[in-house]
Amino acid sequence: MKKLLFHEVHQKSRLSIKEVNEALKAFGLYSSQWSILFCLKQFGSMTQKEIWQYLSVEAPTITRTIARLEDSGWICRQEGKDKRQRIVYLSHFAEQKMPEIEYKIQQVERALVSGLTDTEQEQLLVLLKKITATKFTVEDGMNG
Amino acid sequence: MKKLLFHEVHQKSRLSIKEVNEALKAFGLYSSQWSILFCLKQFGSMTQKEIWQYLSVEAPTITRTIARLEDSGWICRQEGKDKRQRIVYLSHFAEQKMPEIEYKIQQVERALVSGLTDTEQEQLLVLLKKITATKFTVEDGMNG
DNA sequence: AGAATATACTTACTTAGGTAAATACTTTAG
DNA sequence: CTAAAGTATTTACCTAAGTAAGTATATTCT
Repeated sequence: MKKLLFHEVHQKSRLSIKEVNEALKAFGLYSSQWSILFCLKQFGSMTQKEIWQYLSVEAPTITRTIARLEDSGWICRQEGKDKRQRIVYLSHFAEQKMPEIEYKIQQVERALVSGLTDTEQEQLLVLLKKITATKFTVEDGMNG
Repeated sequence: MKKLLFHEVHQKSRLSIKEVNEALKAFGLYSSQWSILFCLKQFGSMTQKEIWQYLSVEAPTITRTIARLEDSGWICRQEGKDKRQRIVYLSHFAEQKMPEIEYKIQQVERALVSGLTDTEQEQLLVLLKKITATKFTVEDGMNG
């Protein structure tokens, strides 16, 4: 019944995204947009590559989300010294709004894990990190 | 740093979907299609409502995925006694292919959790289940 | 029986994420 | 210095999942 594990991971992922989206509605933001803003708050200006590497998503995903954030005035972009790069940073408006948004997100996230003790939360994180993609051949898998 | 927890859940969810999709490529299937086939294998014929309730997704998501599975010949649908309902079941072709697909999926899932002991896998499942959506008011959240 | 309500599913539209291929700029090799 | 290879981003197209609203059938209430 290991199927249940991934089913559960998937469901909790969707659940938390749903809750975060609900909380962000008031700001006109979505969860994935938030994750980029959070990233820029931490690291200051970044290239798009730095963003997608940090968030472990593909480049085109960042292109799209960044475009929306730029259109709605949350971030600014400028050309890098390397003209292929586009350097991204928070707009003044975003800088001002961040504390309020962060507070709201913290509330939601606390609510989601309110059934777990601090220790359990740490354990959960540790266990999740042990899930990894491994090179896997048909031959390797035959002995089970 | 509780942010990390949801980030991790989200990432592992994407990772496992990616791996499962890769494994299903040979069958011309995608992970969410597989989850419906798996469901039908377990329960036999089901209404679409039963499927989306079991998988905890919204009805329109199932409508789309079911439509694709029907087009590609994996499932059949027939009208229920209640004419609003559509009863879904595996095609003969799907019935035949299921064991092979299940075996492949099991390989992938085993590989993903190969870094965890059986006990850790159980623990992980227990901890994940403790993540829940809770009614949450601004007032409730102020004391923290 | 007929009107109002509820239910099952669908349609239209949105964000999120993936792959493959194109574009534009940089670096490297000859 | 120019051709080839590499890199950063974008475009095009696919599945997945959500919300809101529409349609068709069932049920309920007067």
